[in-house]
Amino acid sequence: MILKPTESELEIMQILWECGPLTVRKVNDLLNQQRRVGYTTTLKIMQIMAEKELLTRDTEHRSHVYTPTLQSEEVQSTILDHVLKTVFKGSRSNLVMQALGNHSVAKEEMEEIRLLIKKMEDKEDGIL
Amino acid sequence: MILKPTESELEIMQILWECGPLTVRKVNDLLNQQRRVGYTTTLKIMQIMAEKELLTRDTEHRSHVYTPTLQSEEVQSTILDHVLKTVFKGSRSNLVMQALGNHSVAKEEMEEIRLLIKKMEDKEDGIL
DNA sequence: TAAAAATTACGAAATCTTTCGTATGTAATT
DNA sequence: AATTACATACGAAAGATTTCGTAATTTTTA
Repeated sequence: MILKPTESELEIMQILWECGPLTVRKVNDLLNQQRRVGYTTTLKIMQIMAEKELLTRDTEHRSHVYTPTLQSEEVQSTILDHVLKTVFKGSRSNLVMQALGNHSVAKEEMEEIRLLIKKMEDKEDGIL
Repeated sequence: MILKPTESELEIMQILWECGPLTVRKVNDLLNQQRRVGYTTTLKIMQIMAEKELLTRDTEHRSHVYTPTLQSEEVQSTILDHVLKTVFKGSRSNLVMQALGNHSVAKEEMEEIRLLIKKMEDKEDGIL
Protein backbone atom coordinates (compact mmCIF):
# COMPACT_ATOMS: atom_id res chain seq x y z
CA MET A 1 0.00 0.00 0.00
CA ILE A 2 1.45 3.35 -1.05
CA LEU A 3 -0.91 5.70 0.76
CA LYS A 4 -1.75 5.82 4.43
CA PRO A 5 -5.56 5.89 4.61
CA THR A 6 -7.19 8.89 6.26
CA GLU A 7 -9.12 8.53 9.51
CA SER A 8 -12.46 8.42 7.72
CA GLU A 9 -11.22 5.89 5.23
CA LEU A 10 -9.98 3.73 8.06
CA GLU A 11 -13.34 3.85 9.81
CA ILE A 12 -15.01 2.61 6.67
CA MET A 13 -12.45 -0.11 6.06
CA GLN A 14 -12.96 -1.34 9.62
CA ILE A 15 -16.67 -1.69 8.99
CA LEU A 16 -16.12 -3.49 5.71
CA TRP A 17 -13.57 -5.87 7.22
CA GLU A 18 -15.97 -6.66 10.02
CA CYS A 19 -19.19 -6.98 8.07
CA GLY A 20 -18.15 -8.05 4.60
CA PRO A 21 -19.09 -6.40 1.30
CA LEU A 22 -21.71 -3.72 1.91
CA THR A 23 -23.65 -0.97 0.22
CA VAL A 24 -23.09 2.67 1.08
CA ARG A 25 -26.42 2.64 2.91
CA LYS A 26 -25.33 -0.19 5.19
CA VAL A 27 -21.94 1.33 5.85
CA ASN A 28 -23.55 4.66 6.69
CA ASP A 29 -26.02 3.03 9.06
CA LEU A 30 -23.22 1.24 10.91
CA LEU A 31 -21.12 4.41 10.94
CA ASN A 32 -24.03 6.25 12.52
CA GLN A 33 -23.96 3.86 15.44
CA GLN A 34 -20.63 5.47 16.26
CA ARG A 35 -21.18 9.10 15.25
CA ARG A 36 -23.59 11.24 13.26
CA VAL A 37 -22.62 11.49 9.59
CA GLY A 38 -24.66 12.24 6.47
CA TYR A 39 -25.32 9.68 3.77
CA THR A 40 -23.70 11.65 0.96
CA THR A 41 -20.62 12.17 3.08
CA THR A 42 -20.13 8.45 3.39
CA LEU A 43 -20.93 8.00 -0.29
CA LYS A 44 -18.37 10.58 -1.29
CA ILE A 45 -15.60 9.07 0.79
CA MET A 46 -16.34 5.60 -0.51
CA GLN A 47 -16.26 6.92 -4.07
CA ILE A 48 -12.89 8.50 -3.41
CA MET A 49 -11.69 5.24 -1.90
CA ALA A 50 -12.80 3.40 -5.02
CA GLU A 51 -10.86 5.91 -7.14
CA LYS A 52 -7.79 5.30 -5.00
CA GLU A 53 -8.49 1.59 -5.28
CA LEU A 54 -8.83 1.13 -1.57
CA LEU A 55 -12.22 -0.36 -2.40
CA THR A 56 -13.61 -2.15 -5.41
CA ARG A 57 -17.27 -1.97 -6.21
CA ASP A 58 -19.82 -4.10 -7.94
CA THR A 59 -22.01 -1.78 -10.00
CA GLU A 60 -24.23 -4.52 -11.38
CA HIS A 61 -27.16 -3.64 -9.18
CA ARG A 62 -28.57 -0.23 -8.46
CA SER A 63 -26.99 -0.11 -5.02
CA HIS A 64 -23.30 -0.64 -5.55
CA VAL A 65 -21.60 -3.12 -3.29
CA TYR A 66 -18.16 -2.25 -1.96
CA THR A 67 -15.31 -4.53 -0.91
CA PRO A 68 -11.94 -3.55 0.55
CA THR A 69 -9.04 -4.37 -1.75
CA LEU A 70 -6.60 -4.73 1.12
CA GLN A 71 -6.68 -7.13 4.02
CA SER A 72 -6.79 -5.67 7.49
CA GLU A 73 -3.38 -7.15 8.27
CA GLU A 74 -1.77 -5.31 5.36
CA VAL A 75 -3.14 -1.99 6.50
CA GLN A 76 -2.33 -2.68 10.14
CA SER A 77 1.21 -3.46 9.12
CA THR A 78 1.54 -0.34 6.98
CA ILE A 79 0.24 1.92 9.69
CA LEU A 80 2.29 0.28 12.39
CA ASP A 81 5.43 0.65 10.27
CA HIS A 82 4.63 4.32 9.88
CA VAL A 83 4.19 4.76 13.62
CA LEU A 84 7.35 2.76 14.19
CA LYS A 85 9.30 5.11 11.98
CA THR A 86 7.78 8.44 13.01
CA VAL A 87 7.10 7.87 16.69
CA PHE A 88 9.58 5.22 17.84
CA LYS A 89 12.55 6.06 15.65
CA GLY A 90 12.37 2.56 14.20
CA SER A 91 12.79 0.69 17.46
CA ARG A 92 10.39 -2.20 17.31
CA SER A 93 11.17 -3.30 20.83
CA ASN A 94 10.43 0.14 22.22
CA LEU A 95 7.11 0.06 20.46
CA VAL A 96 6.29 -3.36 21.88
CA MET A 97 7.44 -2.38 25.35
CA GLN A 98 5.27 0.72 25.22
CA ALA A 99 2.34 -1.35 23.99
CA LEU A 100 2.68 -3.86 26.80
CA GLY A 101 3.96 -1.74 29.65
CA ASN A 102 1.46 -0.91 32.37
CA HIS A 103 -1.40 -2.47 30.48
CA SER A 104 -3.28 -5.66 31.08
CA VAL A 105 -3.59 -8.29 28.41
CA ALA A 106 -5.73 -11.41 28.66
CA LYS A 107 -3.82 -14.47 29.84
CA GLU A 108 -4.44 -16.39 26.64
CA GLU A 109 -3.33 -13.50 24.50
CA MET A 110 -0.24 -13.06 26.60
CA GLU A 111 0.50 -16.73 26.15
CA GLU A 112 0.16 -16.33 22.40
CA ILE A 113 2.66 -13.53 22.44
CA ARG A 114 5.02 -15.48 24.65
CA LEU A 115 4.93 -18.41 22.24
CA LEU A 116 5.57 -16.18 19.26
CA ILE A 117 8.59 -14.73 20.98
CA LYS A 118 9.89 -18.16 21.89
CA LYS A 119 9.53 -19.25 18.31
CA MET A 120 11.37 -16.18 17.08
CA GLU A 121 14.18 -16.69 19.55
CA ASP A 122 14.55 -20.32 18.53
CA LYS A 123 14.59 -19.45 14.87
CA GLU A 124 16.82 -16.44 14.87
CA ASP A 125 19.00 -17.25 17.82
CA GLY A 126 21.56 -14.52 18.09
CA ILE A 127 20.67 -12.94 14.81
CA LEU A 128 19.55 -9.40 14.18
CA MET B 1 -2.28 14.91 26.29
CA ILE B 2 -5.63 15.84 24.74
CA LEU B 3 -4.59 16.41 21.15
CA LYS B 4 -2.82 14.05 18.80
CA PRO B 5 0.05 16.04 17.30
CA THR B 6 0.12 16.47 13.53
CA GLU B 7 2.83 14.84 11.43
CA SER B 8 4.85 18.05 11.24
CA GLU B 9 4.55 18.64 14.94
CA LEU B 10 5.74 15.12 15.59
CA GLU B 11 8.78 15.57 13.37
CA ILE B 12 9.75 18.62 15.36
CA MET B 13 9.15 16.95 18.70
CA GLN B 14 11.37 14.06 17.63
CA ILE B 15 14.18 16.46 16.88
CA LEU B 16 13.76 18.25 20.19
CA TRP B 17 13.63 15.03 22.17
CA GLU B 18 16.79 13.87 20.46
CA CYS B 19 18.80 17.07 20.54
CA GLY B 20 17.52 18.94 23.55
CA PRO B 21 16.25 22.55 23.64
CA LEU B 22 16.92 24.21 20.30
CA THR B 23 16.30 27.39 18.35
CA VAL B 24 14.08 27.40 15.28
CA ARG B 25 17.19 27.74 13.14
CA LYS B 26 18.70 24.56 14.56
CA VAL B 27 15.47 22.63 14.26
CA ASN B 28 15.06 23.76 10.68
CA ASP B 29 18.61 22.76 9.81
CA LEU B 30 18.08 19.28 11.24
CA LEU B 31 14.72 19.01 9.54
CA ASN B 32 16.36 19.84 6.23
CA GLN B 33 18.60 16.81 6.60
CA GLN B 34 15.41 14.82 6.13
CA ARG B 35 13.44 16.93 3.65
CA ARG B 36 13.43 20.41 2.15
CA VAL B 37 11.40 22.86 4.22
CA GLY B 38 11.54 26.65 4.52
CA TYR B 39 12.65 28.43 7.65
CA THR B 40 9.42 30.34 8.18
CA THR B 41 7.44 27.15 7.79
CA THR B 42 9.27 25.59 10.68
CA LEU B 43 8.99 28.82 12.65
CA LYS B 44 5.24 28.96 12.10
CA ILE B 45 4.66 25.40 13.20
CA MET B 46 6.77 25.85 16.29
CA GLN B 47 4.84 29.02 17.14
CA ILE B 48 1.59 27.10 16.82
CA MET B 49 3.02 24.35 18.98
CA ALA B 50 3.92 26.91 21.61
CA GLU B 51 0.35 28.25 21.49
CA LYS B 52 -0.97 24.73 21.97
CA GLU B 53 1.58 24.29 24.73
CA LEU B 54 3.28 21.40 23.02
CA LEU B 55 6.44 23.46 23.39
CA THR B 56 7.58 26.10 25.83
CA ARG B 57 9.98 28.78 24.76
CA ASP B 58 12.57 30.90 26.38
CA THR B 59 12.27 34.39 24.87
CA GLU B 60 15.07 35.91 26.87
CA HIS B 61 17.48 36.00 24.00
CA ARG B 62 16.79 37.14 20.48
CA SER B 63 16.67 33.58 19.20
CA HIS B 64 14.01 31.86 21.21
CA VAL B 65 14.85 28.44 22.57
CA TYR B 66 12.16 25.79 22.47
CA THR B 67 11.62 22.77 24.72
CA PRO B 68 8.96 20.07 24.42
CA THR B 69 6.49 20.08 27.31
CA LEU B 70 5.72 16.39 26.96
CA GLN B 71 8.05 13.46 27.29
CA SER B 72 8.42 11.18 24.32
CA GLU B 73 6.90 8.30 26.28
CA GLU B 74 3.70 10.24 26.90
CA VAL B 75 3.26 11.01 23.24
CA GLN B 76 4.22 7.50 22.18
CA SER B 77 1.61 6.15 24.54
CA THR B 78 -1.08 8.53 23.32
CA ILE B 79 -0.45 7.73 19.68
CA LEU B 80 -0.20 4.02 20.28
CA ASP B 81 -3.51 4.06 22.15
CA HIS B 82 -5.07 5.84 19.21
CA VAL B 83 -3.73 3.27 16.76
CA LEU B 84 -4.82 0.51 19.10
CA LYS B 85 -8.35 1.81 19.06
CA THR B 86 -8.71 2.79 15.41
CA VAL B 87 -6.61 0.14 13.70
CA PHE B 88 -6.64 -2.87 16.00
CA LYS B 89 -10.13 -2.59 17.47
CA GLY B 90 -8.56 -2.34 20.91
CA SER B 91 -6.73 -5.66 20.82
CA ARG B 92 -3.36 -5.01 22.37
CA SER B 93 -2.15 -8.52 21.67
CA ASN B 94 -3.00 -8.23 17.99
CA LEU B 95 -1.03 -5.04 17.85
CA VAL B 96 1.96 -6.65 19.52
CA MET B 97 1.73 -9.74 17.33
CA GLN B 98 1.62 -7.56 14.24
CA ALA B 99 4.58 -5.56 15.52
CA LEU B 100 6.65 -8.67 16.14
CA GLY B 101 5.46 -11.03 13.43
CA ASN B 102 7.81 -11.54 10.50
CA HIS B 103 10.21 -8.90 11.71
CA SER B 104 13.58 -9.22 13.25
CA VAL B 105 14.42 -7.70 16.60
CA ALA B 106 17.85 -7.64 18.16
CA LYS B 107 18.49 -10.46 20.60
CA GLU B 108 18.98 -8.17 23.56
CA GLU B 109 15.80 -6.25 22.80
CA MET B 110 13.90 -9.49 22.42
CA GLU B 111 15.23 -10.59 25.78
CA GLU B 112 14.01 -7.33 27.31
CA ILE B 113 10.57 -7.96 25.95
CA ARG B 114 10.61 -11.56 27.12
CA LEU B 115 11.50 -10.45 30.63
CA LEU B 116 8.76 -7.82 30.66
CA ILE B 117 6.24 -10.44 29.65
CA LYS B 118 7.45 -12.84 32.28
CA LYS B 119 7.13 -10.14 34.91
CA MET B 120 3.61 -9.32 33.77
CA GLU B 121 2.59 -12.96 33.82
CA ASP B 122 3.98 -13.41 37.32
CA LYS B 123 2.23 -10.33 38.59
CA GLU B 124 -1.14 -10.73 36.94
CA ASP B 125 -1.34 -14.49 36.80
CA GLY B 126 -4.69 -15.36 35.34
CA ILE B 127 -6.02 -11.85 35.55
CA LEU B 128 -7.32 -9.70 32.72
C1' DT C 1 27.65 54.03 10.60
C1' DA C 2 25.65 52.00 6.65
C1' DA C 3 24.65 47.63 4.61
C1' DA C 4 23.82 42.86 5.16
C1' DA C 5 22.19 39.05 7.77
C1' DA C 6 19.19 36.99 10.98
C1' DT C 7 15.01 36.70 13.66
C1' DT C 8 10.11 37.04 14.94
C1' DA C 9 5.30 38.05 13.73
C1' DC C 10 1.64 37.80 10.79
C1' DG C 11 -1.41 36.91 7.07
C1' DA C 12 -2.72 34.46 3.43
C1' DA C 13 -2.22 31.01 -0.25
C1' DA C 14 -1.98 26.05 -1.17
C1' DT C 15 -3.17 21.53 -0.07
C1' DC C 16 -5.71 17.85 1.98
C1' DT C 17 -9.80 16.02 4.13
C1' DT C 18 -14.50 16.09 5.42
C1' DT C 19 -18.98 17.61 4.85
C1' DC C 20 -23.14 18.19 2.51
C1' DG C 21 -26.52 20.37 -0.98
C1' DT C 22 -28.39 19.70 -5.35
C1' DA C 23 -29.22 17.47 -9.73
C1' DT C 24 -30.44 13.46 -11.97
C1' DG C 25 -32.09 9.08 -12.63
C1' DT C 26 -34.25 4.57 -11.24
C1' DA C 27 -37.22 1.70 -8.53
C1' DA C 28 -41.17 1.16 -5.49
C1' DT C 29 -45.70 2.63 -3.92
C1' DT C 30 -50.26 4.31 -4.28
C1' DA D 1 -49.41 7.02 -14.26
C1' DA D 2 -48.11 10.02 -10.71
C1' DT D 3 -45.85 10.40 -6.43
C1' DT D 4 -42.58 9.06 -3.23
C1' DA D 5 -38.37 6.88 -1.84
C1' DC D 6 -33.74 5.83 -2.79
C1' DA D 7 -29.40 5.78 -5.31
C1' DT D 8 -25.32 7.88 -7.66
C1' DA D 9 -22.64 11.85 -9.34
C1' DC D 10 -20.76 16.11 -8.77
C1' DG D 11 -19.30 20.50 -7.14
C1' DA D 12 -18.27 23.33 -3.76
C1' DA D 13 -18.11 24.95 1.07
C1' DA D 14 -15.93 24.17 5.55
C1' DG D 15 -12.09 22.75 8.31
C1' DA D 16 -7.47 21.48 9.27
C1' DT D 17 -2.61 21.60 8.16
C1' DT D 18 1.35 23.11 5.72
C1' DT D 19 3.69 26.38 3.19
C1' DC D 20 5.84 30.63 2.51
C1' DG D 21 6.10 35.82 1.38
C1' DT D 22 6.57 40.18 3.52
C1' DA D 23 7.14 43.53 7.14
C1' DA D 24 9.33 45.00 11.23
C1' DT D 25 13.09 44.65 14.31
C1' DT D 26 17.66 43.54 16.05
C1' DT D 27 22.31 42.02 15.50
C1' DT D 28 26.42 41.49 12.91
C1' DT D 29 29.63 42.76 9.44
C1' DA D 30 32.15 45.61 6.33
